[in-house]
Amino acid sequence: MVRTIERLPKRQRHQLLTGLIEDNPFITDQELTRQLKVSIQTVRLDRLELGIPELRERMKLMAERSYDAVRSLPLHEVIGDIVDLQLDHSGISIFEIKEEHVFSRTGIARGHHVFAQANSLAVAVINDEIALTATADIRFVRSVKLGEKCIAKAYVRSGGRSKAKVEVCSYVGDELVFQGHFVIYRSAGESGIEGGMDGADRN
Amino acid sequence: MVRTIERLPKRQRHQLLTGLIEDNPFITDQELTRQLKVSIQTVRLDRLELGIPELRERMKLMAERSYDAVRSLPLHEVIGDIVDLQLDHSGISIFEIKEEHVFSRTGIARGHHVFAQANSLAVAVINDEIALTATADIRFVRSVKLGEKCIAKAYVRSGGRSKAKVEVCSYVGDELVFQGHFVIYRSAGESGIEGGMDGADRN
DNA sequence: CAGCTATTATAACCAGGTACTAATAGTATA
DNA sequence: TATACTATTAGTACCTGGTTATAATAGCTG
Repeated sequence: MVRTIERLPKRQRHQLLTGLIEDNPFITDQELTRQLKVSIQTVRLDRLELGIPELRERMKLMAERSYDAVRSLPLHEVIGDIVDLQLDHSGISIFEIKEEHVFSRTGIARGHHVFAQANSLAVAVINDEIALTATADIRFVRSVKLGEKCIAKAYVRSGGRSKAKVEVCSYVGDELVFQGHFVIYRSAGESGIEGGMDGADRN
Repeated sequence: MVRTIERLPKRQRHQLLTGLIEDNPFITDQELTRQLKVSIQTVRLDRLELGIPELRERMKLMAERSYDAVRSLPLHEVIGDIVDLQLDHSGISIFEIKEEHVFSRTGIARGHHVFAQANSLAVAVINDEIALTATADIRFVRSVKLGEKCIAKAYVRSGGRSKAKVEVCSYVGDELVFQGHFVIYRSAGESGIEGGMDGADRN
C-alpha cells in the first residue's frame, strides 16, 4: 500500500484499540475509525479478533455489573472474601492488598482496609439480622504491604443476648499483622442500643 | 371497549409499569407489552408520559454511573477534608456521608469510613515524615447516617519521641458519634518499630 | 351529535451494530 | 512468474429497540 508507513501495523493497532476502548468504553466504531485512521470494517474485524463486544454490549455488561453489585450489596458489604463461616462461632476471610489499598509512596496498606476486613468479619460472624459494632480495641502489629494476602480469623468469645465479643486476628502467612477485640451489638436487644456501626446482611 | 374491565386503568398501569422497570431496568417494551396486556404503542406513550427513557438509555445511564464511581475512587483516598491543622497539637476534619459510604438497606455509614476519617486525622496531626498507627481503642457512640456531616477533632495528648497519643472525637452537630484513642508511632524511632499502619501523606 | 381521551395501527427513520460476499493491494512462496 | 495468502476496504442485507409523526378507532361525556 502507498500509505503503509503512515499507519500502524496490525499488532500495534490492536494494542491501541484495546487501550482506547479501555479508557473510554463508550466509544463507537465510528470514533475508533477516526482515531485509528482505518476503515470501519477494519475496526470491526479487529474487535472480532480481539473479542471486544460492540458498544451496546459493553454498556450492557457495565450496567449489569453495577446492577448486580447493587443487588448483591449484602455480599459486597463484607470486605474480603469469606471462605469459612460458622455463625456465632468463627469465620475466616481473605483480602488481597491491591494498588487501591496502599499508599503509593510507601506501598503500605491503609489501615482502614485492614480494619474494615476484620470489622466486616466480626459483624458477619454474628448470627443476627442486624449487627452493629459498638466498640473495638485494635492493634496493628505490623504493616501490610502491596500484594500481600491478609487472612482474618474471627472467633466469638462470648455471646450474650444483646452483645457478643469477637476476637479477630489477621495474618499474612504465619505472621500476625492485626489483632482486634470487637464488641458487637445484635438486633435482639436493639431497643437499648444507641451506638452502632455496620449492618450485616445475609441472603 | 369490550375488555376494559380486564385491564387496568391508566394510573394503575403507570404505577405497575414504573414498578416493573424499577425492579428490572433491562426489560424491553416488548416484554412490557406482554406483561401489561396493552399494545407497544401504549407502553411507549406511557414511558413518554412518565419520562422513562428507553432501554438503551437506561443501560447507558447505569453504565456511566458505575464508570464514574470507579473513576472517582482515587479522590476517595483522602478521607475527610482537613480544615484545621496544628501539627503535634490538634486538627479538625469534615467528612460528609454520601451514598457510597452507607449500607443501602439502612442508610447507616459503614464503620470503616468513620474510623478512616478519625485515623487519617490522627496520623495527619503528627508532625513527621512517616506516621504509623500502632493501636487504636475506638467506640462508636451512635450510628452516622446518610447526608450527615461528620466533624472529627483530634488532640495530641502526649508526644514522646517515638510515640504519640492522639484522641479523636467525631461529632454530627453537637452529638458525639465516635471516639477513639490512637497510639501513633513516628518515624523518628522507626528502627524499633515493627507495627504500623498508615503512612501520612501531606500534599 | 361534537369533542375529548385512551388506545392501537402503520410507516418512515435512526444508531450501532452483525453477517456475509466480494474486490483490491501487497507480500510471500513454490 | 503464477499462485496463495493476509490485510484492508467496500457494499449489502438484516437486526434490535427504539423515535417521530400521522391516522384510525373505541368509548365516554356534556
